[in-house]
Amino acid sequence: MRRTKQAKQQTHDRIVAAATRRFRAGGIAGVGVADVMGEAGLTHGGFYAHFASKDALVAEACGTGLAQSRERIIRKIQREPAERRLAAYIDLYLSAEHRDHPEAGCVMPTLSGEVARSSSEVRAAFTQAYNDYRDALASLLPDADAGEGGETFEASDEAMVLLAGLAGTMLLARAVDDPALSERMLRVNRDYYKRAFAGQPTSDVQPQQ
Amino acid sequence: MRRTKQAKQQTHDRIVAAATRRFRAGGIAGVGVADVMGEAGLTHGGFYAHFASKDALVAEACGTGLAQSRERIIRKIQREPAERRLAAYIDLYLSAEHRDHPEAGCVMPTLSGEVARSSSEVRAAFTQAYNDYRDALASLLPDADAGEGGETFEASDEAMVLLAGLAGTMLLARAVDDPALSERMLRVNRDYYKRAFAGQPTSDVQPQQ
DNA sequence: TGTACATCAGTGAACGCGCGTTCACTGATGTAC
DNA sequence: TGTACATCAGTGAACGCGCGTTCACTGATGTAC
Repeated sequence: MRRTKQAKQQTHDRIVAAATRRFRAGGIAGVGVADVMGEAGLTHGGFYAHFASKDALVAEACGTGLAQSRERIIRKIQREPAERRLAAYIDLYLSAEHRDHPEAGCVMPTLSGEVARSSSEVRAAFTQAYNDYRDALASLLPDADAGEGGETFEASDEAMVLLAGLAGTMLLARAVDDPALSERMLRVNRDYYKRAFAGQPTSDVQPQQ
Repeated sequence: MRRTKQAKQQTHDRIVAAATRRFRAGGIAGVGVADVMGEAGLTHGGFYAHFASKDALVAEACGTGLAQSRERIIRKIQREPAERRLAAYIDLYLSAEHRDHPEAGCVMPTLSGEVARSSSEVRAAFTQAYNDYRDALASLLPDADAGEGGETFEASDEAMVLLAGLAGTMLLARAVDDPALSERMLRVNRDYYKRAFAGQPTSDVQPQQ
């Protein structure tokens, strides 16, 4: 069943897309090659026509998965006026919807722990995608172009703090067993980060849900 | 080789201690029962005299592991004068030493991702330990007893934000492959959280290493 | 206090099972003439 | 444009291997008399 070059590339992309979904849902160690191939509508034997090893798939899935997380959430907030985009981003990231659908959400809270224990290929792909994500987020920050007097790193630094806070919040909101506690974590952190980074003076409005 | 009750309890505790270390180093899915028993100086067959399943061990290891993380770091900062304790805590948590020794460090950045996918026993044990950790941290905050006018949750809320930020920072600092980037993440976040939570006005001193 | 027997913590071999990977095979597609 | 052959994406069975768990066995300890 030989396929055209273009068809092979499509299959390759389908496998990677299936992998990012399955890995985010079940973890890297918890999801097998056969799982991923099944999700892509294939049998496991054909896997090695596309990847040298599971590790090679993990590297690609972490890199492109995080890049897609970034593109999707940035696209969603483009409808908002510029001054509301950062607040909209924080609301989306720290939503119950995001918490309850890790398979469609950001890669950082779901896979970073396992990435830290992975091969240098995986970590390099993740690092590249992290840098791109941080830079994209920095461009949303109010003081993105306030760099003068050697303070050119300001927006990038703030994006670093914000990203770690968002990923850590989601990590813990998913880990705890108490729904009320999880909701409270999302709400409190949402209010905090909007106040501290999005120039929103007070938390006067309760978000929907 | 029957043992006295007290000896059995000591063995039980040794297995749990070995498990928290090994799980933090290699992840829950990546570390087997035989690994843990070997680290405890035993053979794997005896495991089921102490635990009903690997999952029961994971639950105990997550709960007591996080409790020990809390006790250890709180103990370390007791030497400091009260007004410097929170800054000392943040410096310890976001240190290169902590990043490079996950097996001896906080459970949250290493295991939360897998806890979110674990059984309700595991998640319940983690949740309990999280609440205790957050309350202990809240007592270090400057406005711990500023609760008036219905704002009794203030310190607890701030502890929630801080914990998520610290855990998220460590998670990402360990995942990235670039040492300079990892150092920068630790430094930037350390400065930020000390400024925002420990009442430290500016980052005039570079921390050692 | 001594003796006889029951208990059970720990050992080490064995069990199914699912994993990552390999391989002989297939048939549709690419290439040479 | 047709034909003949080489290529190779995908299939499905099979491979070692390590996993969680079970089990017959051991010998030191607890208990009954």
